[in-house]
Amino acid sequence: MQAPIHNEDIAHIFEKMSRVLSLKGQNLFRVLAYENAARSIRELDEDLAKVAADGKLEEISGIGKDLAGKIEEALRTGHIRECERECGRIPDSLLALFDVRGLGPKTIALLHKKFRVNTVEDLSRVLDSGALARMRGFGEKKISALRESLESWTASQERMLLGLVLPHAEELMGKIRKLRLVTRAELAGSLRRGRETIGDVDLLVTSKESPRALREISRLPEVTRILAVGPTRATLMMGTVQVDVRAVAPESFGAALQYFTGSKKHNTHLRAIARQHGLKINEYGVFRGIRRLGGTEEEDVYRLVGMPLIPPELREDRGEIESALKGELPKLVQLNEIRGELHAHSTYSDGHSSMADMVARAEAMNYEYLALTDHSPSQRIARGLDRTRLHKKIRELEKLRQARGNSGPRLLLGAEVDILPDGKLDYPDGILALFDVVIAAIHGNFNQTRKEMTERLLRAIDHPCVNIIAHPTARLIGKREPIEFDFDRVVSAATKANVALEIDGSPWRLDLNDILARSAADAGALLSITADAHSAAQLGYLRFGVLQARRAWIGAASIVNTWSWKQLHEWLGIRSPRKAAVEMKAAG
DNA sequence: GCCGTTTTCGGCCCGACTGTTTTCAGTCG
Repeated sequence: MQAPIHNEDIAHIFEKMSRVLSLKGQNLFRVLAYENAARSIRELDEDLAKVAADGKLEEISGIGKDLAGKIEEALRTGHIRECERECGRIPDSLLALFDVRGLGPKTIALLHKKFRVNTVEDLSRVLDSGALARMRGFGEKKISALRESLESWTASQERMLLGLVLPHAEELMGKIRKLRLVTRAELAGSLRRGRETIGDVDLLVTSKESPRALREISRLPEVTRILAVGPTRATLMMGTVQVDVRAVAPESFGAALQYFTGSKKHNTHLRAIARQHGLKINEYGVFRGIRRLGGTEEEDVYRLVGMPLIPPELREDRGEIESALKGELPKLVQLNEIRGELHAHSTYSDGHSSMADMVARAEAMNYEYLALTDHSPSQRIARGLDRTRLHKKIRELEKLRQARGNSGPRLLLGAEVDILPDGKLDYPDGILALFDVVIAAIHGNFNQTRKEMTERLLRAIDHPCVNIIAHPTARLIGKREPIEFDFDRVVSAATKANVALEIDGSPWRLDLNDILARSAADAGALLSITADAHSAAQLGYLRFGVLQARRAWIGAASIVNTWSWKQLHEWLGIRSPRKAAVEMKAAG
């Protein structure tokens, strides 16, 4: 039996096909058609197998009769004969060269033909040999540029994490806004939409003297390398991050911001709506015929097609345009609605800041409450707390409480307790009942079966002391795949048990992700947005969780740490009958 | 190869930028 073929497999074949055709110098539009199809498939929410079964392949944009046939062939046989014939023995490692900046089809074809370059290593060898310098069209600059992009290709093989790039991008923005020549500046692109990973930083500015402004921007100390600077555009490097700066006319700023914020799918859909109204939207403005109707502000673009401004986090064409047209956009949670942190570590386990420092920062953030949730004993690597050290922590927390009196955030004794492979918790009930907040989490035995994993989570949710399931899928972006379990069952059990699911704001986790968080919230689940902070500074990670929640269409009501202390206290069931029963039983 | 209130042919992703060029080729977004 042939292994099941998934959307990504087919997208990969089409992408490969597009690159091979371009290497062979084929018609650009045919090349583009394959590239488009690959992107469309990657953005698809449904399984191609299901779409095909429903006979709706050709409804996917960019898929026509021919490609629909090829998809069906792939689903049936696991292969696409024509693509395999066309791609022949061209290795994937050669096609990977397309991702090196400065290399396109012509150069790659030439390198392959003249120097037998098949891999990145081959390219490096040819660059070092000096043989390229003798080729027509290859000067000194081009060769050293290639060498540099080969370096940064290696460095930035992975997309970069939002949480690691956003602060730097904002700092750069701050500097740009202070330049006298610059009148307006905004972040655009996937960074503005709050996507969990980003490919590059898009930045938009206006200035009376754009060419000069762009030159000044490229001389800022944050800029580590200049790739290109022209009168309307600059391509810069900030460390390993590429920054694209575009200067636009003031009257086009809103339209350009809308255009460059994307997503592509959202914009395509929006433009289709505009066409129905006899309007045309592009990056310069909104037009009826040649008459310009607006575009100075982003609101103009949306208003002219009959809808309110759609928050950037929603712009993924996941129903936001329909909602906006009906005037039913959700009211999204905002950072300033967060009243406290429920997942933070101290030096008692694997945190880098003392409890006192954590509290001080939480106070500076105006939090009403802070839970210090160090690890349980089986997390040896994270110095999980055994009974003795736990009691020491409890005594210190009590001292902190007394020293602070009523000032600053309320301090909650918490624990991030391991969910053991069989679903039991990593502390006995007698200890669990001591905590104000228990967050339960999976930290190991990731490759259990889907059934085992589901049971494991259900059993943890069933425990009367558990308040929150931390980072439910346990994924690490780009490093570890999410664990597999019956999500709907777990959500429904958590909802019934009044247990919240976490949106962990740590840049490496962002777990639940936007899609799962939305589906959980739709099912009525409670959520908790946390920083999973391992230092005082990391309490700031919470904002990335908020971005993720906004991408999940979630408002403050279902997020427990937007609640007042009174409401939260009630929910936590501190000294509740349920918990008292556990205490009594444990006492014997 | 896709697409169509411009519908079965003939458009479509073209303008900006760099580098190596004597007037343009290749890449990028």
